Amino acid sequence: MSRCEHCIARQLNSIRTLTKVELKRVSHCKTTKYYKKGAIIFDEGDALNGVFCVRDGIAKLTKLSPNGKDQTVKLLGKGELLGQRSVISNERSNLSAVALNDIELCYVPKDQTVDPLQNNQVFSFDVLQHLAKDLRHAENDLIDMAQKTVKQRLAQAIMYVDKTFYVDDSGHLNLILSREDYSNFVGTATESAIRIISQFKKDNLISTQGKRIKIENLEKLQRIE
Amino acid sequence: MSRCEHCIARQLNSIRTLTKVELKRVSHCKTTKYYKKGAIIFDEGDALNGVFCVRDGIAKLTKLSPNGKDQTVKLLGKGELLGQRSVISNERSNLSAVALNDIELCYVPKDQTVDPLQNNQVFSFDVLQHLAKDLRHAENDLIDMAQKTVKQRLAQAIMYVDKTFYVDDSGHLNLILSREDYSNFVGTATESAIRIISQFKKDNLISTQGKRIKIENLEKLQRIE
DNA sequence: CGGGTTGTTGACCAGCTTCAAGATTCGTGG
DNA sequence: CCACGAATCTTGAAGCTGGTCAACAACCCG
Repeated sequence: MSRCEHCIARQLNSIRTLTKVELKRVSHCKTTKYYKKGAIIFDEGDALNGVFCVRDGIAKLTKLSPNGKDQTVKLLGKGELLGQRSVISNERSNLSAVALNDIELCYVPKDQTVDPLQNNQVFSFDVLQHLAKDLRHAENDLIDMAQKTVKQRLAQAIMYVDKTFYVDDSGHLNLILSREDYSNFVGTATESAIRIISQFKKDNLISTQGKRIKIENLEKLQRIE
Repeated sequence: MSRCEHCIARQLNSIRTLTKVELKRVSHCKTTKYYKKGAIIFDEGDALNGVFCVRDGIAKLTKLSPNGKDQTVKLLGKGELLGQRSVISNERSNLSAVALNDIELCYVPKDQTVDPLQNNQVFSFDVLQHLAKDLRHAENDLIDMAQKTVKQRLAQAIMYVDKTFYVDDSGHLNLILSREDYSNFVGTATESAIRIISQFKKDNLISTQGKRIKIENLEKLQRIE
């Protein structure tokens, strides 16, 4: 079993502020889990007894709305944590987590996370700062959802995915979202997303080959009215 | 100057977990501020050097979107904190705070908040739990914004305001929002909000007298399709 | 090579926005 | 207390955006 001390993901989240002793304890009791593309990591309403850390792959957090549509709230890549909030507030999960490609996660039981949270000031403050930023993002996303057109949101989504998850030939992180994934993220009908993507293509803002979307004109994409 | 130790608002937020010594310190350096209805407490982009605690009155957090419309993100009543997030993450404010009626706030300088955050485990953990819940709310609001119709959102908004801020004849908290306030909260055009409110009235779900909206049939209001 | 999933396009329609005009209410100063 | 102007509310009509239904093409996978 690989040790947390050497995990690359360690650099990316609050875990880096744990003391050596705490880290060793985490390392000792963590388990590694694998999920296939499309697999459900946990479901809305599940009681979570621990936190997941993405070691490789990408997951999405979604919620099924009453009208039967899935709304994607967030995408999570290497080093990001799933289930942290539920564990902190001691509630059942508000969202479902689904693997977007084959994914490798480390699972750390609750105690090992909550314990340092109540005893290690540095860790606790770091987590606090992360949550504060997450909250700012959520608020801004809310505003975008309320005020921007589908076209604008879709352009943003395309740029976001490209910037955050696309890694070139050397790195093998090749996130390919279906049109439906995009529409769930943007909060629109699949056909609308498709139509807008077609138009972007026609306007030479992007090019596509199969599902893959490549940005051709970032400048203009940013300036979608 | 009244002392924090006896403030009613104290019971309502994380401040209750401060130690006596810390509380005394806060009490000593806090200042009370008054704002008239409509006054701007702080603006988007302002550097905040402290946290505000609502002692009496109601404030809203809003952001001006590029298309020139205000989006209301949250309403805050007695005991709630403004600016906490910005202070924690040490960023400029992401939102503007505006007084919805004449309001009385306590202003606590940064040090007095951040200091306990880094030294008082109980306080720190309590704030953490609050943020976690705020985040859950923000995510759910995002989903509502994406998936529900204007009519549903408006119904929710009316019920929320009524439940959270309406206090009967004895208590004098009489929050009266304009139609525009509602539309900014729901994220729609003012005329749309007006039209839908008219329809609610016609269907006997609510009654109105001037700006005031009174719920007549909560059951049905909850079941808006 | 089927069969299922995903992408694409057209047509139609409901919901919402916008512009515009008028009614009502509110606040302020005389 | 009234009068006036400003703000707010209300309603109508026109037009656009995006959602829905439907048909078909392309792709992927066993």
